[in-house]
Amino acid sequence: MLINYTSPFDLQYTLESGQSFRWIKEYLDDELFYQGVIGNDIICLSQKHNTIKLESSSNSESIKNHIIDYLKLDENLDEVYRYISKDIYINSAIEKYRGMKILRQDPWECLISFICSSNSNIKRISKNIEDISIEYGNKITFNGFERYSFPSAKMLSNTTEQKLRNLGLGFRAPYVLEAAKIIALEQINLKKLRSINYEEALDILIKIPGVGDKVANCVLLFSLDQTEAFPVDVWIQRVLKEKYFNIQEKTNIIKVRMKAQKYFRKHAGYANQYLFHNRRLFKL
DNA sequence: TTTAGACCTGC
DNA sequence: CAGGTCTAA
Repeated sequence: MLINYTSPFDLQYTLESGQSFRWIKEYLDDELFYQGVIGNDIICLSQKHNTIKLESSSNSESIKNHIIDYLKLDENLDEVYRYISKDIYINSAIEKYRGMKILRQDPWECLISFICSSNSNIKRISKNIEDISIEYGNKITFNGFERYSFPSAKMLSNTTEQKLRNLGLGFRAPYVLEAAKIIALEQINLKKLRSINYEEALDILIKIPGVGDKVANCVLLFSLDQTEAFPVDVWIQRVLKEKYFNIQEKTNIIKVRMKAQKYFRKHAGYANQYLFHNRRLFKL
């Protein structure tokens, strides 16, 4: 199945920008594609000549719409670029990584992923999420690939801290379990956070154990349509300190975040993603 | 209100 | 040390 788009889009930059953790890079006859799990389906994506090729375990029109939604192909990225093009540094990052998008992920999976991200690294986070899926999700097979769906909150809430520790989650295990219980009991409805304002949504998320300002902003940005969300991690702090603001060593990250949000405003999240990516790859 | 330290695990 | 959070002081 093919999907066309008009707004700038780069599959590789998007799927390798550290916002999602279940895509596996594959090659077939020297051609690059990505294999991942969305909902209960294995999805294979590749990009060529302004077209995205989609293959999946259940080949329906609804999967196509799901992918269009996930990749936000209807979003006008050029408009976002115009909005955040405020200085040469961000402009250079935009030029380099043109087409890198912010995804619209499932908020529940996104929440657990970023709870797992604290004091960790992409490789390990990916392993944690995959292991959780293998242990508690459903098996899916497609074209010789074998993957597992990400379990529901209800499913995950029935496990124990010890079992999660055995999976290698470390000190994040109790956070994941508590978060699962909160979501399973519907004490928080994550998708509802899409329709309320940013500060309100942030206040709600931050109450979940293991979720601080950084993790909450990641979930808001990568799954809850909160375009002004601005996750402040070590890399972003470095960029902002080097190129933007006079930040002291121990400036509260909430103050740092608010400075950046005041500067980039409505699409601060996109600015964050480009600055982060640029600075992180520069280090490698 | 602000600030060190601890916290699992693996490269 | 690694894309933080929690807790005690």
